[in-house]
Amino acid sequence: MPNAARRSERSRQAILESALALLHESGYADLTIEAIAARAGVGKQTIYRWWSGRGAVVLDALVEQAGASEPPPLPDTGDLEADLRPVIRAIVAELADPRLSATTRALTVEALTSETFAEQVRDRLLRPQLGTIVARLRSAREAGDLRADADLDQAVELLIGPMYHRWMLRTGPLTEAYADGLLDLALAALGAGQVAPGGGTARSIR
Amino acid sequence: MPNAARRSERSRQAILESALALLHESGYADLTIEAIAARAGVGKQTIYRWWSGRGAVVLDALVEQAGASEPPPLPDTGDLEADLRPVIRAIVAELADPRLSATTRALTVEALTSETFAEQVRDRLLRPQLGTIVARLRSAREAGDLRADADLDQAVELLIGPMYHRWMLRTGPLTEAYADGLLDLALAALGAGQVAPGGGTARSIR
DNA sequence: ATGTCAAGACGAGACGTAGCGTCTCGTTAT
DNA sequence: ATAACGAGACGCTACGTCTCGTCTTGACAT
Repeated sequence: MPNAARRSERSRQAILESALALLHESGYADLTIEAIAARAGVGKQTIYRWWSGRGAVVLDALVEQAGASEPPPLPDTGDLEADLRPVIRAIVAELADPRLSATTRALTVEALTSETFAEQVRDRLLRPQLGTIVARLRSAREAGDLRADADLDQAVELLIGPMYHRWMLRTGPLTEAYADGLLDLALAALGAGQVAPGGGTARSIR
Repeated sequence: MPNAARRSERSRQAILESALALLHESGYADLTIEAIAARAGVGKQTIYRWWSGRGAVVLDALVEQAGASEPPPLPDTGDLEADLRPVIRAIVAELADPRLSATTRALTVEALTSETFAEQVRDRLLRPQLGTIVARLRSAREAGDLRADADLDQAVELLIGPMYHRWMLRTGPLTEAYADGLLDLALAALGAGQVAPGGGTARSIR
């Protein structure tokens, strides 16, 4: 049980920076603890003392990077689809770029390997990142643009689940047009843009 | 380049069976080429001669297993949601069970690691398995239960993407209720959007 | 405030282990 | 005959633990 008060801040930062640099340069397969230690000018033990493995290092690095700049809330122009479109496009564009999505690839592999790691990714990275979308959806729901009983977490999942699936299994192109189409579909599911003449939303099929 | 005509069928089957058995017993992390070879009573070279790695072995094993019994087409009662519900429930149930989803976990990790492997999984396993759903959706589209311009591949992705995402990152429970709710949402997105004058069931989001 | 000092984190790297992928061996099957 | 086969040796890489001196830090004494 190491003493956190005596921890070397210099080493900590060097390790996190080296991990991200190596990940972008060589990919997750070549990201080893020994390579991180060598690049950071640090003993292996210093890494093992504070982290459980390479996945934990990468996660910490990304959390720190994200936490440095608090993400601004999405604009609320009253047009939900227009407000979300650039965000969805940006996520799709990031996934389409192998270099940019290297970190996501790494975290996903690790999440599939360890249950507790998946929970860490979810709580420390995914939830904060998607928080701005959830907030915008909430305001839309209050404005009556979404069904009153819409589950916001499930709504976000409906939006990003398909694109992650397409990214992982390469079931189709990750283009701007795809992003727009997916957003359109997801909002249709959530009852957005429905002008109900008589009162209730018109969304019944059978 | 080995001569496929002289290949040992006995060894081939022993390898595929051992791989699946070990995967279910110990998980993907402990699934090594050496363990497969030992269990199958086979030399390591016999595996490397015919497969590129453990991922390829698992994929072949699953393709063979799936190909043994051609999946029957889904029933077409005219009620799309009722016809799809048991399928979606079954997929969710499989993901909820760590033992049953061990193979999916393995394939996903491998797909994230290799582009060509992802394409193999998509073409040889995923597409055939989801084919029955696509067929049922096609018939629904022709019957006017779906938007005439609905993209069927994207429709399937909208259905299974969110549950894979939930499974990987543990963003929520994988229950029957979740399966039903997701199906409801996805069909709302794809629906013709017409008001059922008499007795259409209201779609709840959850 | 400033000096002293033990505790412990540090960089470096040796160590044993596991599994990789390649390479021989005889042996066996075609 | 020939080539795949079972078996396993081989060198390699990275793992995670450990043992060195060295350096830093916080606590205490002056």
